[in-house]
Amino acid sequence: MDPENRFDEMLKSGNLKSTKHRIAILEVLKGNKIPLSAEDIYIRLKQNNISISLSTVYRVLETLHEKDIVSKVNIPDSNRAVYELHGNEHRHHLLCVKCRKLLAIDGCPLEEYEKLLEDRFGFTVKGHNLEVYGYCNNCAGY
Amino acid sequence: MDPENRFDEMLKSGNLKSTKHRIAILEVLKGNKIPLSAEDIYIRLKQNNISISLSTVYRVLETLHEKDIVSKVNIPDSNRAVYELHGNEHRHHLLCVKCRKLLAIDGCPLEEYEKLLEDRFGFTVKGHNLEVYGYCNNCAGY
DNA sequence: TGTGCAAATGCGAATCATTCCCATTTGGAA
DNA sequence: TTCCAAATGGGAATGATTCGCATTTGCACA
Ligand SMILES: [Zn+2]
Ligand SMILES: [Zn+2]
Ligand SMILES: [Zn+2]
Ligand SMILES: [Zn+2]
Repeated sequence: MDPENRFDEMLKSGNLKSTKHRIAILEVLKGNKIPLSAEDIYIRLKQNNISISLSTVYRVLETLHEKDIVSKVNIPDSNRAVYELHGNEHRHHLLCVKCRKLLAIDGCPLEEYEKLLEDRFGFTVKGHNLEVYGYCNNCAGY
Repeated sequence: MDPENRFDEMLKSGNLKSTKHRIAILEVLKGNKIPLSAEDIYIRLKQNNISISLSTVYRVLETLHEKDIVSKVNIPDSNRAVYELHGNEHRHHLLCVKCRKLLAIDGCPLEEYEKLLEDRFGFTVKGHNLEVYGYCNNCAGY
């Protein structure tokens, strides 16, 4: 199946209309290993001669995030969010506070912990945000 | 030792001048189990007839955070931060997405995990942000 | 294959937490 | 007490994100 059909299906499964903008945004995300900000995506689309409004980029990302098609990553000590297409894989990132590079970590260390919290606090856990920061191996010596 | 002297020491240990605003902010934080936003603190100070500028509240909180005297908690799906006096204790919180209540969790599940990341990625971990969200026991049935 | 309407989009204005600027005040070392 | 770097006040600026509303478009159904 070609990518566009896969995107159509993803959208349909979320009761979302399949529009060229949504497809285009999904394509940009698919072409990047690194999570992108709304503005990053906006710029890339412009470079591909796709006319779109920045508001629409935000709206689409928000919608896709709600439908759990795209994940939203909050960057520590910043008020920016970045987004990535998750292949059903919940994951986290390492942020280098010096060069600001993001490194994806596969897997999640918190599954057991969430169960523990539910038992201990009678809390129904829906999810969590986790970002780890420090120095990458290039920046380790400061 | 009375609280004010303790605060003086905390500030001195961070090479910070001991000012009435800093002390007042530390006192507000000390009087609250729940983390407070800059504006929360600002309002409480006003109620206590303490004249202060909101900018100063932000600056003081930022400074105390840098010196590791106060911890900064990012609220999921919001661009607000809240702050708390940590008694040397690194901790996390459960956020109820319905009533927006925050519940403190003692301890941290990530110590081992950070070591693992250092080994696996050659990354020097400095810290992490973790917030867990879901429904508290009052809101569990939606 | 055309119609209708809810959903999606464009675009500029608005929001809102936070930061910045710069003139004034203040803590505390000497 | 003097003096200066550090801290503060207050208002403007910032910057990411959201909102309002007019216009367009996908797509279910006839
Ligand atoms: Zn780096
Ligand atoms: Zn996780
Ligand atoms: Zn609740
Ligand atoms: Zn922790």
